[in-house]
Amino acid sequence: MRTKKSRYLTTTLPYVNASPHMGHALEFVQADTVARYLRIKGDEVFFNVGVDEHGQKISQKADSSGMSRQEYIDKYAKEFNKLKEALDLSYDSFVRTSSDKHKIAVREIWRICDSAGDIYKKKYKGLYCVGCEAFKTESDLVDGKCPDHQIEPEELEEENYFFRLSNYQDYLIEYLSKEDSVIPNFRRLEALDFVKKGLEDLSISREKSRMDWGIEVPGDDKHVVYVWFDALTNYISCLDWPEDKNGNFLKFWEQGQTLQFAGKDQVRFQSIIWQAMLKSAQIKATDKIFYHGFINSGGQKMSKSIGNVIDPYDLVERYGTDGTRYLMLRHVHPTDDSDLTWDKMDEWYTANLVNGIGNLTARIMKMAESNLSQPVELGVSDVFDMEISTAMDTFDFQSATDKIWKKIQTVDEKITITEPFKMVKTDRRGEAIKIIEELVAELSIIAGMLAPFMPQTSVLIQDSIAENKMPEKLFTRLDS
RNA sequence: CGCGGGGUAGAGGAGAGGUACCUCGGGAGGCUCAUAACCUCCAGACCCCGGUUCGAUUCCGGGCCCCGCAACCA
Repeated sequence: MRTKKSRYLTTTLPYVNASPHMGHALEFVQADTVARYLRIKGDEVFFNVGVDEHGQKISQKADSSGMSRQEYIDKYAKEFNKLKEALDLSYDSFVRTSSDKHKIAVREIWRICDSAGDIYKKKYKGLYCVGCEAFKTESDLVDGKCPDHQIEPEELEEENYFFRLSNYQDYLIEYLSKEDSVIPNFRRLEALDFVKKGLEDLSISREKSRMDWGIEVPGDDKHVVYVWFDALTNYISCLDWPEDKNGNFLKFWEQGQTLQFAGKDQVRFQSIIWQAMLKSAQIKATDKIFYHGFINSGGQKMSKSIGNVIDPYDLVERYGTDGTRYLMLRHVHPTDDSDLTWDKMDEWYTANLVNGIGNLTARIMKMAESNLSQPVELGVSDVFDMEISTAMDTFDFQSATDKIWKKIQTVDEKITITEPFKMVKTDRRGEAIKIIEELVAELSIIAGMLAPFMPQTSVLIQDSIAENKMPEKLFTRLDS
């Protein structure tokens, strides 16, 4: 018997200086699907999502936009939170790094790491790129300019606080040697390689005179906390750490199983820096971090100048909430880069949703509605067999959904072979009714399996079975 | 010699030491419960050169070509 476990899930904090894009949507949908799956399996789940609202880029954009900084971040926080409805996300917490509860957590983890002797002050001189909010080495530059932002960095000297990341090399090697710490495995090996090459201490503050949009460093009002200690700490501030260490924090972080979702470019931040911070603060490491790939379009990165950007809200408008979730889960590789174009997505939508599950539901429920005097009684059963369970445990959303569509095809075949629609008109009507009832039961299992992936569709199918009524079209045909 | 991923039917993708699979597209047939949907059958592919092996598309070495780390991203 499976015991009930507490499970913690979180996505990475998007930096809110632009509207949500496909990468955010992908990460949210993947995490949400796992969260829903675990809940169905009976675990107790805490699922966090949030936004990173500090830093120079945001303050600059806000200042030049005519809005106050608070208005600016409020606007974007709202926009990200709108994804909840658009993608039917089931998160339990939406952290904003500008919130009081978060600020308290940041200052507290700083104090703990400081008293552990891991924070010190040092003069730092270097070439600073405003766009990156980071110091650059000569080798980073192309023609003396930052390749990312096409601007010449300024030479700056400032005194910053540093975190002794170098103290944690041995610890991180041990942590990253655990098979489960990073999914997929090749990212774990990347991280391990990086750590073995040696770690430099990390600049973790900025002088307020130059960058004031952040959380003040404890005991030093001339500095604000730089992104690492600020943003990463959200993973525990959302659990009310440190104010209520014996509540959700104890239950979900210390005693629960923790799982983070992040993009492939986040390995150093999530699996290295954040884990060293946690160790310094004597908090349990993240049990597992899953890294997804990126989405390209037409063989190229999505880029405004190329004009191939696909906006998640446009997807939802065209394919619906569940259609969008379906495309992200079955047709995007969980960990490698994938390529999406409108043409391909149209194909997948029509073939698998309109002609697949949509049509199957219609044909079965039509027969049920016309021939059964009452709804089919269904027992409760665990619909996730070994194959799907294994796929879900390894974040293989494609295999899991393939398995479901295999089942859809099998049921379509069964209808063709057994021909209950024909048999009801003969003297074998009783036999036909039995077959129809079987078909409804199979449809119910399919609906159950779809629940984590396409929650609304799952409910619509179950409802139509409960009412013994053919539903409205689950997926309408595309116009063009 | 910086590191890494990859080249599979017309297109896009999976896979595996021995019958190569899926979606779309093409051809033929079936069915009428269903959203011009569904089912069956057919045609069509593993980049090149070596090696290991009874057997390689899969493993190893070399070559050619794409791509990522490293153009406003997760």
